[in-house]
Amino acid sequence: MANVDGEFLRGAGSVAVLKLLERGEMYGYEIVEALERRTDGVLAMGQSTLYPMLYNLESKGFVAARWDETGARPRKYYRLTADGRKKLSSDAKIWHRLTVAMESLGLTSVQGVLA
Amino acid sequence: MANVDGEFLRGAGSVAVLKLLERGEMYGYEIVEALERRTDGVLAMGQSTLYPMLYNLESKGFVAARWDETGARPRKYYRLTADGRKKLSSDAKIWHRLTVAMESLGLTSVQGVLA
DNA sequence: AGGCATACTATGTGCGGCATAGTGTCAGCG
DNA sequence: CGCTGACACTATGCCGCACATAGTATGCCT
Repeated sequence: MANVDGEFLRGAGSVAVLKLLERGEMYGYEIVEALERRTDGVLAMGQSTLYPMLYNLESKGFVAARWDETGARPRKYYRLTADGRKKLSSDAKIWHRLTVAMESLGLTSVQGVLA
Repeated sequence: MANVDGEFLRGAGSVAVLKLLERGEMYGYEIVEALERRTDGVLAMGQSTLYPMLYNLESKGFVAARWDETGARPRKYYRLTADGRKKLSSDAKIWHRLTVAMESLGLTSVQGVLA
């Protein structure tokens, strides 16, 4: 991970990916770039993080893949499965609860971090 | 982990502990209970998670320990070191950036999670 | 023609979270 | 007055994720 640097997104990474796929299918390289762009580099994970994650999500049935050979380069498009949607919904709740818990400890102080 | 169940707090756990220790020294068992109570069970980590974490933080110089034998039971009090404060400050920023990034993906939607 | 961006695959390592297990003490209850 | 359970810490080991590294191959730009 680039900016978040470390252990902070053990689960955060995969939720982010599932969330991206909620809108429609994407291929690996595209996901890496979208995460980088849309989170201002914070969730910029490398390919070496994303691809194994995708394989993992696929093996668990949360995403499904489809090869597209029509374009210039072969691309493997991933989409959310029904189980993936459930997983996303469940994980989003967990994420929310976690942020609430952290806030109750005084973390994520909205100001004071603006250095 | 109890409620947050899974991989969501790779770093979150230790930040939470550091944050607790910011107020003053605490012993292990007390930390477990404080986390459980103050986060409504969300960050309820067991002893098997906390103690190794404390050893880890101690080995890195972020916390320091002191034995107190005066009470009924011997207690090992942990306190934040100067480095620990720096670490906490740094991690809090990272945590904040992470939540911002997740929000920008549409996660932590304040409503819609109230199911 | 060569280098860079694109796009995916493969392999291996380190470490954090956690389960399990074990030690000992103190307090309350019958 | 012995038992049970809450208190408090230590020790060991597994598993899976994040990540580094490396390798393959194609298309585009200059």
